[in-house]
Amino acid sequence: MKLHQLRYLHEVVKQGLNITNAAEALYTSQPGVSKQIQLIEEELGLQIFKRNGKRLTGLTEPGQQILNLAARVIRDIENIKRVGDEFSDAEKGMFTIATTHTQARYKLPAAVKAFMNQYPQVKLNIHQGNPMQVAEQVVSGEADIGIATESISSYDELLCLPCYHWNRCVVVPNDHPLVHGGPLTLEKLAAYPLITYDFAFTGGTLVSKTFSDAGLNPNVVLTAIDADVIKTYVSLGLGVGLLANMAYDAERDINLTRIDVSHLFADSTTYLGIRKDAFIRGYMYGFIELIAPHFNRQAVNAALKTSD
Amino acid sequence: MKLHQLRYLHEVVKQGLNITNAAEALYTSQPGVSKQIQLIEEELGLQIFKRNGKRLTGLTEPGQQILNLAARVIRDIENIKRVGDEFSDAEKGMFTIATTHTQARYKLPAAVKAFMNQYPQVKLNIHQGNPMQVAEQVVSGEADIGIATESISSYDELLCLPCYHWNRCVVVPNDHPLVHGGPLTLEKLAAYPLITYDFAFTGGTLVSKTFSDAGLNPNVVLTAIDADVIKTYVSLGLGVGLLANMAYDAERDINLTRIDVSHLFADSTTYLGIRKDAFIRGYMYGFIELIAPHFNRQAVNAALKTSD
DNA sequence: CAACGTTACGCTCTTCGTAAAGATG
DNA sequence: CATCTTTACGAAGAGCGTAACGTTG
Repeated sequence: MKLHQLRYLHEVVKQGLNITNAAEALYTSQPGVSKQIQLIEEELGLQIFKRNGKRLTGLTEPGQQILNLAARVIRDIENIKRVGDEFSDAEKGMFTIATTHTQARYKLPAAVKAFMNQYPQVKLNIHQGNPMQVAEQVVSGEADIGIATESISSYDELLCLPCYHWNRCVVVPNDHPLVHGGPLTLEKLAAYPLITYDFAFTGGTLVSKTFSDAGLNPNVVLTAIDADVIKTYVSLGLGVGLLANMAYDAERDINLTRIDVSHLFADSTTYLGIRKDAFIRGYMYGFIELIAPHFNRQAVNAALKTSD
Repeated sequence: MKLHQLRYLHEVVKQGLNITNAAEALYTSQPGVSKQIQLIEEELGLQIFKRNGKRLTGLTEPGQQILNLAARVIRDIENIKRVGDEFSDAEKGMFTIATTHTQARYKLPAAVKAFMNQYPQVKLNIHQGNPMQVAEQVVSGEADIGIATESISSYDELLCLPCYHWNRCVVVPNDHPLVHGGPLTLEKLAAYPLITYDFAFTGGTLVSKTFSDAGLNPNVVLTAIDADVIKTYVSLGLGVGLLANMAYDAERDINLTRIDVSHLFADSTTYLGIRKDAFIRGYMYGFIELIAPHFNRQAVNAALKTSD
């Protein structure tokens, strides 16, 4: 069995069972990929892929298990290379953060700036996505760490460290009736068309639960993953915006009025997620400490230790 | 990076940093091993081994970490092969149990016999050792499961399933004063020379703790890992035997008298240990259920699930 | 017939084993 | 000087790419 074969398998699945695309992604020829897959199936004495004639149509049951193991092997090989990089030049490397728009735009910039000063030789990548995508990028190893709220803690490949608490605010145009409408309640809020994050009402998230516990069914007219998009549509008078407190910028958003709603919703916690079995480079510890000062290197390692 | 290289590294370390022996164990030439080690060190850009001139004298810090990862990769490759075996012929394979003498000799035979009837095509191996060796064989993958008492539960790579409870007895020659000396106490026991398991007094085991809690310092004159050895020396009048209840065979040991001491020591639990990340073949589930009927396949999987 | 997977074949690069030389204690 | 590691070199083998062929929808 060769490492190459496992990589090929992995890529074929990643490319939706398309050998041609996988070969392209791997910068190699497609007959080569085809051949190696046949070879490993022959060596293991079973079919990994379900086939309809020559087309791949799915994974067999053992194939699925083999793929999970192959993925771990590939990650470990990656980890070995990182150990090499870390010790040959600790200050140099790549670092990919997966996060949501709100974090990337309003919470991370300070940490990112400090990080880039501290580690000028590290190439930093920020991947943006909804919380589920963030979690999956970290699980798959596409991103080194993920920063998002709540939902990432359900993956048990990930170690989740609480970073900070936050709550929400409502933003409305300055001439909106809510501006002078007295203390805000859930009932009042539910009476207006709402514009908020597109994942706020998927699954049992805190916002949707708060409304439904109060027997309310808010009228969400528009959703986006992007706080700036939400604010734009609020400015146009299309509805009332409900977003993270940190996403309101008093200087920039002068055409909008912010109304705190901490009393209506429980605090949320933003978590930092990292694969339990990943090799953590020195600068990654550095970044973690920048955004969550209570997690220094020792604290992270301790959390990793107890999570097994 | 090649799988072969990781295997070479692993074997060199296993052979005590001796390339020559490693090459022999791998059925290949020693220059080949030497070369591949150089190549991987070059690829990673660091030294894995500390060297004194040409001799290997130890692992560097990154080398140690690389070796841990390499070991996991090797185990995962092994797991992949097992998935193949399981699905191509579920009834056929190898199965290695690491256990202590007492378990192997007095507790497992019934399960082993039933297992061999049920899976005649499985090659069964029993490795014997003290509890620590048992645990380490399972951790390293040399054995598939380990069966021993207490001490194996401290390795966090292992999932430990409680199998059964047991207690101890004292055995003495038939004409020994303790036979008609009324109810046995710790004090009386401590007054005689003791012969028992050689790990019973290492670390904080239950037996040593029981004595020390009572302020007693028993006189252990001889220890062995083998219950039969203990009984032999007891027969010779060299001391009083303290061993597992199950190790006394009423029919065979007619020259010895058994005195129950369940009232002096708390029950011990025998655990079955298995690597959390191992692929478990169908017949392994079968064996587990034979020695611990409360752990059927689902129960084992459930325990694995919650242990992450 | 367009997209995709497999077979065939020649080329290149890698790996392996033998033989010999260089270090170490 | 016995043991161990590295260097050198020729032979065997594995993987890759191009081209051609067979299938699927």
